[in-house]
Amino acid sequence: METDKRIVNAMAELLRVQGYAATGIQQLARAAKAPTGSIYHHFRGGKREVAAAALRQTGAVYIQVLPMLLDEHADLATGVEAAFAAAAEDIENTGWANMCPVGTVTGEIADTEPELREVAAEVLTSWVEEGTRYLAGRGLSGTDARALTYALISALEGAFILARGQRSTEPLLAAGRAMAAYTATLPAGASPSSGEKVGPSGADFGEGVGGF
Amino acid sequence: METDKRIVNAMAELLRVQGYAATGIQQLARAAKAPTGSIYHHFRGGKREVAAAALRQTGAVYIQVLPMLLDEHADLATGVEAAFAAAAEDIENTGWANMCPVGTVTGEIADTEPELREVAAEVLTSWVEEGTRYLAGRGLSGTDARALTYALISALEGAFILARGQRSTEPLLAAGRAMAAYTATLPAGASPSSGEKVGPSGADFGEGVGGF
DNA sequence: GTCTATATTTGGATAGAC
DNA sequence: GTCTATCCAAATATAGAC
Repeated sequence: METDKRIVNAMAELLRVQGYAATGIQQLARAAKAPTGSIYHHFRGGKREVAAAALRQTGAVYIQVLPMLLDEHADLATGVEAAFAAAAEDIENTGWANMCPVGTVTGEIADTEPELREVAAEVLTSWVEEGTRYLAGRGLSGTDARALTYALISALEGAFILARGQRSTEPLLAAGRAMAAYTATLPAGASPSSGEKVGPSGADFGEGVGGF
Repeated sequence: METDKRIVNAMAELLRVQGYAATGIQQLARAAKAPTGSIYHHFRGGKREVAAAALRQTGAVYIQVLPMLLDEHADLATGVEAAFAAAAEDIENTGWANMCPVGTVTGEIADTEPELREVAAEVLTSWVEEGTRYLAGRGLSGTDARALTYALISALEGAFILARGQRSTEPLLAAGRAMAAYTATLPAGASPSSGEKVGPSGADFGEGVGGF
């Protein structure tokens, strides 16, 4: 693989495990099997620019996860609960490792790294837009689709933190039940097979991406 | 104030703003107006031990917030939505500053600092127990009370992250609506004035505690 | 107990040979 | 473009005067 790709992938992995501040350039160089000088050759902006690239890449990968999981169930509320249950199983099976760096890094740098915060905001916005589009395709109104998307991402990110902290699937399962109950109260949750598929198909998670 | 209290308060504030890894001992000493030597005199375990003390202190303070907010409304679902709306207003008014360090720090250190992770887990568990006790007092069954508590904390922590990242109250409002709808589906949500009050009264947030 | 000074290591970043 | 060597500032932690 090209050096710059290796650097970005290694950064994404380190961000996932230990966050931004705790990740050093030398550690990154070791993980990417590249000398420190190469990092600054490919990323003039140093650590910050590498982290930004890693966040964008991860965001583009994970944007496909939720639609893919929900597509498997005809009933939307059932799909929501199943998606949280799948996340719970995954996080337990990987030894309570973090699933995705975006939430962790956002919380860490939102008040101290304006440029990275903007990148994180872009990624989150892309998730919301994609989720809203998908849920509208499943029959929800535009406002309901957007509100549900925000609630789903919030509950998922928060439950991930509790689950990792407590080493328990209970937060994810409880959040899933809650979001499923909320989904069931929304009008017109249609089957995914009414008309054509709306979610992106053939999700390809690449090579260096851990989790899920 | 005594030196050790100043150190813990300063650490709590720094954790809230920039997390654990980004917080240095010298920065902490400056913020606490104490020389670095004093920190190691009072906390043999160094940075880690100070952070543990700060997490425990913050946890004890925030355990009173949710019951206090929910007590203001006779209808539980209404109270839930109002609590999220209040959080949204607070975070916007404070310039999107972090409200509470526990979630942020937990995400940051869950895979790398076992001792701090255990402290965070204890704090989260105490929140869950207190929330469950309160909601059971409002008429929910034990299992429903516990599941709702987990879902509420998860949604709140996750929505905080999205709100800070996007500088928007929308995630908190959407999460609040979702959790209110879920709450309304649970049987027997009683009024807080049926019988005596169950929440801790006279919440005192101390002096050096930001947010809320 | 408080505080100064410092030991030691590691941080991000750069210059320049190849 | 790759990689080595290194600069300088900052990190955690300690020793010891007061």
